[in-house]
Amino acid sequence: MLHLKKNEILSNKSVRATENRLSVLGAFLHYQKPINLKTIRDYVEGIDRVTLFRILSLFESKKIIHKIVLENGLIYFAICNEKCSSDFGCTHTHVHFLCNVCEDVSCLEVDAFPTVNHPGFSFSSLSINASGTCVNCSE
Amino acid sequence: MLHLKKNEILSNKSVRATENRLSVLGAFLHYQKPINLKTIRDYVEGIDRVTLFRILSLFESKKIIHKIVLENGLIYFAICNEKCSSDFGCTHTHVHFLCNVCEDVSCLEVDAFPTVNHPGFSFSSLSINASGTCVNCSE
DNA sequence: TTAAGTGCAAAATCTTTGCAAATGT
DNA sequence: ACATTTGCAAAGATTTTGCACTTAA
Repeated sequence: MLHLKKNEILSNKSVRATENRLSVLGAFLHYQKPINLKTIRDYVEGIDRVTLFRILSLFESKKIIHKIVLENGLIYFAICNEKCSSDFGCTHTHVHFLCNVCEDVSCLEVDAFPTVNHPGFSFSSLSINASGTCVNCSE
Repeated sequence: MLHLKKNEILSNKSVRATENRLSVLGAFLHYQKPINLKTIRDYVEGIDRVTLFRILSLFESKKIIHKIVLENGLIYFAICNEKCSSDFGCTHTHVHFLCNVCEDVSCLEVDAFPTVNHPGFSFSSLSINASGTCVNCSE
């Protein structure tokens, strides 16, 4: 049951389950892809701006969700999976892709995540953003 | 002579040379690396906020500079080089790197720029941001 | 001269802070 | 009961818009 699942997600991260938090979490479970603030607000409808900011920032700090900054500066949020706790953070294993046609954002899992080396530099995070045409819009 | 060079850069892009524009361009030539709005404002000193926004947005549209959005959402600007006009835009051939120690941002040219493929998706831009410790701060 | 560029004032956004009232455990 | 969470008001910060004045070609 979905309601139970949401409660579990929160309690696993020691976050108290309130109506608002369950509702915000619901947006992520519903869309199953990165969503922006507007999408969340439209989905939850009725939650105060400030409260929403606070919930998102809490979720982020608890690693329930992670923030995605696209090439163009737009901000999206996505729910974390098991891999998000790895050394390189939530961007370690997937590419964030913005479709220029339908404007959907998706996480592409890639088999061989590219590595970059540069003499003298040590990397602690690496994130790859791309844009183009997604599978639904290319014909 | 530097002043001549600046004028050339603008005229090559059909941008009228004004004192303000030359001054903003001067910031980029002076630093020779990605800089943020504050750095530019401190360098030019005295230019109206709004005018600066307009100049940056003009430079961007004329491909004199390009905007860099870091993983954390902070925005930097860098002067374009010849490669910036390639198909994949200004991010095609280098990685934007933020040093967590000195907070400098640099463009790393990498021999083999990673490629990413995903069935059904076609890529028109790809940008890679990284952070860690730069060559000056690693001992 | 006259089209483009600039500065100022003010609007529009977006995000944060403080605090009293409401809610979850 | 009591700490936590929430909503409201308002402060801050950032970016954009409109318009009259100034400047470059």
